[in-house]
Amino acid sequence: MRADARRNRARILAAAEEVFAEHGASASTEEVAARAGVAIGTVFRHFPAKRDLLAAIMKDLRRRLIDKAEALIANGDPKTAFFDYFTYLVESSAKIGTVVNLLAEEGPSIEPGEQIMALTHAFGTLMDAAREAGAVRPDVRPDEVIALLTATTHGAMAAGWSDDLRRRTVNLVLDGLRPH
Amino acid sequence: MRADARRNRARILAAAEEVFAEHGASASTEEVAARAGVAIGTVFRHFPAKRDLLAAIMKDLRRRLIDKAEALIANGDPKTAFFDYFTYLVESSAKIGTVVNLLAEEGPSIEPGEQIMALTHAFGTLMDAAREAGAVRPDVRPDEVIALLTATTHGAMAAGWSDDLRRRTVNLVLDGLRPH
DNA sequence: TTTCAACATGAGTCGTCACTCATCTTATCG
DNA sequence: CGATAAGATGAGTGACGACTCATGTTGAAA
Repeated sequence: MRADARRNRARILAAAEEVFAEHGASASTEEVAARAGVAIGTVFRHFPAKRDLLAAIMKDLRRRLIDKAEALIANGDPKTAFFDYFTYLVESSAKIGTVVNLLAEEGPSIEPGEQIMALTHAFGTLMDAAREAGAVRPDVRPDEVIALLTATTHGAMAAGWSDDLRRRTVNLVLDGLRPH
Repeated sequence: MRADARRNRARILAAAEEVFAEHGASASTEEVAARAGVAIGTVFRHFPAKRDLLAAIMKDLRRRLIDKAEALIANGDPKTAFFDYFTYLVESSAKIGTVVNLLAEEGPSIEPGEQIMALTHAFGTLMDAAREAGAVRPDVRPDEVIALLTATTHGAMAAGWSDDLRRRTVNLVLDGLRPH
């Protein structure tokens, strides 16, 4: 792969992440090209279809989220790591936007495979640890918590909550997960 | 207004509610026309722009939701009415779909006015009653609960939760609102 | 430096969708 | 019954967005 090609690919990915974060996945490929400073054809050379571009962004993002989870599993306090991660995920979504379609595989549905499983597994591990440390209600199931997570994420994005409201709402959700 | 015109208007509204519920607000006006059994021109005669059609649906829906809230205020048990209403709103959204953009005024933003205020007020009344009956934590604020509501609604829709998962998740949210 | 495959370019194609309008149809009123 | 205005029709228009391709440019191997 030529050097300029690699550089352009990176630029396009960065631009796409910004543009899709700002205007949602319906933003035009042309705007991505403009933001990246390349012609429209170049975008389609690197990503033959728009969904490929979205898929690439998602993949990068999942990678980051998995890394973060594994770091917390390795180094975090079991009592708080789960809550920190939940908060981190919502905060990321508030910034990155496209994140929303992550744990649910929807959207331009691609590769429901390995990474999703790794992510779900890491999330479960953090949750189990918190439960064993007595920080989470023993009767909540992981799918419910993931549902809560996607809901909070969707909500934070779709209705443009203020930073303050988002924080308070997330805390309220997390509070509901603690033992009474 | 001629009789056939009134009939067509009603048909279009019903068709639009179905179509937008199934395919989201991005469904084409042409499909609404087809489902209603009228030509495309007829739809635009009654609703000069697509957003007018969406607005009309929203207005009907808000009317129903307000009525339901007022019925619960008048006849319900203060301890449970709030929770029933919250559940009802999420269930409605699961069926009706377009509901999502309701309490947040977003989407085809029209008339953030009277009805929204009535809805917010009714919701607040139910919540206050529940709090005074000792059924809701005294430290949660209405805006947080509305945020939770929109989040749950968005989540239930966007990721297609099963009926069972939706019920469990809503119960988990509501449980978090009860005093410890 | 030469050479050429890889790459970039952007005007153009095709499909879709909101919306229009000239023409035809019909409910309703006297 | 007419007469007619209100209403219905659906082919057509313009804008937009994903994607293509003929042509021009350049990194890097020899």
